[in-house]
Amino acid sequence: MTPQALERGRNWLEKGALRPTRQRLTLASLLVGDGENRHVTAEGLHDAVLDSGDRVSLATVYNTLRAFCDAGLMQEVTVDGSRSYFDTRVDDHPHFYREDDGTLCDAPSKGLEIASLPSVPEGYEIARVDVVIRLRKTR
Amino acid sequence: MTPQALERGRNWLEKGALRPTRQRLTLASLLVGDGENRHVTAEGLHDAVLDSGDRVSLATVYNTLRAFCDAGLMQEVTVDGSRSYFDTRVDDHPHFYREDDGTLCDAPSKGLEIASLPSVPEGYEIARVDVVIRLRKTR
DNA sequence: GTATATGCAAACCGTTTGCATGGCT
DNA sequence: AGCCATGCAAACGGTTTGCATATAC
Repeated sequence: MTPQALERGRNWLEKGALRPTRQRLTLASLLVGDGENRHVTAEGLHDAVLDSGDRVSLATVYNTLRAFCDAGLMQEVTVDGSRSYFDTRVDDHPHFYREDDGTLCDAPSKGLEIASLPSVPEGYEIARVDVVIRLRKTR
Repeated sequence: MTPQALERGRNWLEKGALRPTRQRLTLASLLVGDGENRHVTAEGLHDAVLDSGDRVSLATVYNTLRAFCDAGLMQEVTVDGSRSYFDTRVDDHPHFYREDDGTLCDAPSKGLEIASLPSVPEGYEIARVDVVIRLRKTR
C-alpha cells in the first residue's frame, strides 16, 4: 500500500462524504489506489485484502461496497445471477464478460454505437441501458 | 388447460427430445400453450401451476427449467442478481426490465440498432450480447 | 426391465441483519 | 458524548442435490 494509493483512497472517500475508517481506507486504496477502474466481487475484494496483509471482515466488505454504491462512488453490475459485481466506473458503459473465468471488464465504449432505442412503454422512462457482451474462448 | 395448449406443449417437448411426463407437459403448456413468448421466474411459474389447479414441486420446476435451457428450448436471462428469469424466446434480443415491479419483457428489437461492436480481445469471440433497458416510472 | 424423472427435505452459497463493541468527530 | 462503523455469527432466500420412489420407453 503506497502513500499515494492511500491518498487517492482518502480523496475518493471524501468525494462520497464517507468517514475514513481503517477498513474503508483499505478497501478504497485497493479499488482506486492506482487510478484504474476496477470490477470486483465482494469475495474477490476480500481475498485481495487478505493478500495485502490487512484484515477486514467479509460482512464489512459487503456493507462497505453497498455504502460505496449508495454514495455514488461505485455501481453494481449484474452479469451472473450467482454473484454481484461492483464497478468503480459509474457512468453508463458496456462490459465484456468472459464466460470461462467469470471476469468482467470495460468494453471500449467508442466501439459500441446504439443507433436507436425501442420506444418506451407509457409512464416509464429509461433508467439505464445495460450492455453485456459475453465472450467465449475461440477453440 | 385447453387441448390445443397441451398439443403445443407436447410438440415443444418433442423439439427438445424431452420425455413428455405429466410435470413437463404442465409446465410446457403454461409456457408455450398460447404461442406467446413468456418470461418467468421459477417461483412465478410454480405459482402459475398451483393457480391452474395442478401440482409440481418447486424443485422440479427448477430442474425442469434448467432442462428446457439445456435442450435449447429456453434461455436464462440475468437482470437482477437475486432471481433468475427464463425466456421462451431463444434468439438474441433486447429486454425491458421494470425496476418497480421486477417484470421482464421483450423490447421491440427493430427499435434497437447496434451500429458497431467493440473489438473483441484476442482468443475470444462473442457468445451473446445482452441488452437490458431498465425502466423506472416517470413521476 | 432399464434408464430417467420426480418429490421431498436437507444442503448450499452468496448476501444481509441484529447486536454488542469500538472508533471517528 | 454521541453517533456511526465494525465484527461476528446467525438468519435469510433463491437454488441445487442426494436419495428413495415412480414413470416413460
